[in-house]
Amino acid sequence: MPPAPGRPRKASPELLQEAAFELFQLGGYRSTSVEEIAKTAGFSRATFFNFFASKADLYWLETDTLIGRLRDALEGELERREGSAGEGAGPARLREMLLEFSSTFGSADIPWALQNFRLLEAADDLIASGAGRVLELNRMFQTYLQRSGQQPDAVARGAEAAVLTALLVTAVLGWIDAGVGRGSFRARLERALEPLS
Amino acid sequence: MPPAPGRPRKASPELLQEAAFELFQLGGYRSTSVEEIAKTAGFSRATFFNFFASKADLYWLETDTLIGRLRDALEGELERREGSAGEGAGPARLREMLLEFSSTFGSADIPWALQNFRLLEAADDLIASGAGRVLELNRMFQTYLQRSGQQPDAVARGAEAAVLTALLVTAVLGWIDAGVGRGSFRARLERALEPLS
DNA sequence: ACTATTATTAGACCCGATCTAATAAATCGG
DNA sequence: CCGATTTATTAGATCGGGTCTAATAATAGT
Repeated sequence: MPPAPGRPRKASPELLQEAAFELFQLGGYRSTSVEEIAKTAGFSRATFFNFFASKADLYWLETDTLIGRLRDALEGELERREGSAGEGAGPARLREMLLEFSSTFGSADIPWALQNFRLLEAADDLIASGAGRVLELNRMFQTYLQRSGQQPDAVARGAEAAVLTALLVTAVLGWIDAGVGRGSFRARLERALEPLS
Repeated sequence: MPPAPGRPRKASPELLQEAAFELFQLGGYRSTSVEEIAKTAGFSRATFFNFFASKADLYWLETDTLIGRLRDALEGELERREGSAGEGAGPARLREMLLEFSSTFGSADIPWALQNFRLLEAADDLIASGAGRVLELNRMFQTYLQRSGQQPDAVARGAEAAVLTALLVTAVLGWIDAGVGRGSFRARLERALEPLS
């Protein structure tokens, strides 16, 4: 890659996040202003918004990449299935994929945001943005079920996706809450999904 | 009630809400400011915040009373049960109570907020506050299950509550989306809860 | 009339978010 | 080495939601 023209970047999401998490731990999410974060990282408020659309987006940075990985896995599966039509997809396969994905998720991979979720005051914009992520998961599942072709009933699809989302989210939060000594996340999720099979 | 001392009220939640919904329908939730709402109703911005803690709270006014009624029903049941110890409560009874409650809920009772939910731009604070309501439902169900004594396993309780919440919310939204010609809400909810029994 | 009480209000403040225009730091072509 | 171009950073204005304080208005009781 030839060197790009224009002024080179000095700021980065990582630098801003580092400063932010430090400040969050001291004073909490709410009382840490974007101004403070930017200044601590050595930049201006305006630069912050060049990297993040909102204060909450910074908070969810790692969580979003995790969600992105899951999305890729699901979409990859669907495309792979395009060739060999109509194999066993549908709800059962979706749950199976979630379990596979959960194997790659260990205690060391918990996003800071989720790790410290309960400690933070439930700020409005955090609830909003967190809810947005949950809805995104729900949409992903619904899309998968729809595109996978099985289950023509849209209502049943919606219910299936909603239940799966709810169980996944409570499993994640419960698992994190369990602290050290929690077993593998896969085991936890298996137990949570038990009643569905 | 003897007449209370002090300056009598002229403003009311209803007056403010009336003005607000009119403006929402014209320009949408986002681009209607609290200032506009208050002035249209004939009051000042400051008065608005004497009645509502946030712009979103006005939006959910009727929905909140609905949730309140459900809470009362659940708590009433628990207290009634105090006397005759250990009858059949638990998950099955909770689902039954939801169905009973749903019988009292007809097309005419849909809160404006829910009726127009899909039409409104998904404003951040609306998502946040909506999510807050969903979490409240979840908490209510969890509390009921806990206090009802059955099911000693906290994890299973959490899962049960989450699934119930998810199914209830998707049932409500789906039912509203179905438009005129949707059957009774009770029928819809029965169908949604079917897989659980 | 005076006091206590409550409702309404103006106005300041903070913060998140959006936008525009200015400036800084680099590459590239001469 | 110089200017044009490109991109990053920034200052600063503006808006709206939310909080707060202090002032004023309208009632009841004495």
